[in-house]
Amino acid sequence: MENKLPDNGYATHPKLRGLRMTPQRSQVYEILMSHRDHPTAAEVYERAKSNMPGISLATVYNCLEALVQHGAVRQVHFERESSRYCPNLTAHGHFHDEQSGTVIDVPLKKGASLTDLLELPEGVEVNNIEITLTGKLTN
Amino acid sequence: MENKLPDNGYATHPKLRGLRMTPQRSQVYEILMSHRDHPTAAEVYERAKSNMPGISLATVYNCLEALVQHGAVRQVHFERESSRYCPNLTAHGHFHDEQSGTVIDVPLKKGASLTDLLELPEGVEVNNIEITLTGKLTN
DNA sequence: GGTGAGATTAGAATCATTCTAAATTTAGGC
DNA sequence: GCCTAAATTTAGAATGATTCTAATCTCACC
Repeated sequence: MENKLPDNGYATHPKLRGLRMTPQRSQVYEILMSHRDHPTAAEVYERAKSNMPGISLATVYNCLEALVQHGAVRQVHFERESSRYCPNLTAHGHFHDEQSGTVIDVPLKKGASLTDLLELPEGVEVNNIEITLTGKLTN
Repeated sequence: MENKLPDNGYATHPKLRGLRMTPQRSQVYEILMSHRDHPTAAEVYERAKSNMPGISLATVYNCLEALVQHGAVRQVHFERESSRYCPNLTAHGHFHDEQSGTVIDVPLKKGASLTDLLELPEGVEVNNIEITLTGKLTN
């Protein structure tokens, strides 16, 4: 139950972010941290069941929501497909291969910042940014 | 039935993009061009019915899909909410106010290009980019 | 003026997610 | 350690956007 704080862009432990831990939340969090492949809620559920057979899909949804709310994990979206979950908290985008469904993190170049790029309108307070690339893998 | 090509980032007429026109497709297209407020399919449907009472929701979905497929219009997504439709074809992002649902186009700064910013992995062919900002309007 | 491909339509089906209400667990105060 | 209130978990029902289905219609072309 890692309590070290990896200072590499990944999440600090949810408990340290003020989230009350439960076995289910730990389980869901561990799954996201260990597989970092942007699973959907249903995929997290499948994985969770092997260690914790009684867990319910509703709970997986609840846990994921709590983790997102506490900023331990990010939710990413492609079109209107199932939400996916990503523990990489650095600013980055996502590439989505339309054939295979594979998701790849797309880092920003060193020193680059999105706000340099965007002509933000007045009176706008931005909480979250998603950069989503879709296309195909060519190799 | 505008056949002029506004060279201002908005769509050329779908017919000019090789899409066979029908009264329903024209209607849907006109609605998007005249209101540029990023309506959902259901909203387009509501608007369409006043001019064309017999049009069906399924047809609105079909028409929107055809317009998107032919590149006359773009589909934009916020979380997993209903898709919205945008006839602005220039590179730009969208700000979404979580309270009111208002959507605002966010242009890129002059000369800026997203690919300058992103560390694109090898073997990736990008067809589409979405930049999505969420937050709140403060005025 | 017939015909075939493509469009439209109403309604059913799908599917991710959220809701509901009951049961369980938890943290803190005693 | 035990009690209570609040939070969490759970199964299953409900929701809601979208897609599918199968029948009908339209229209360009012969």
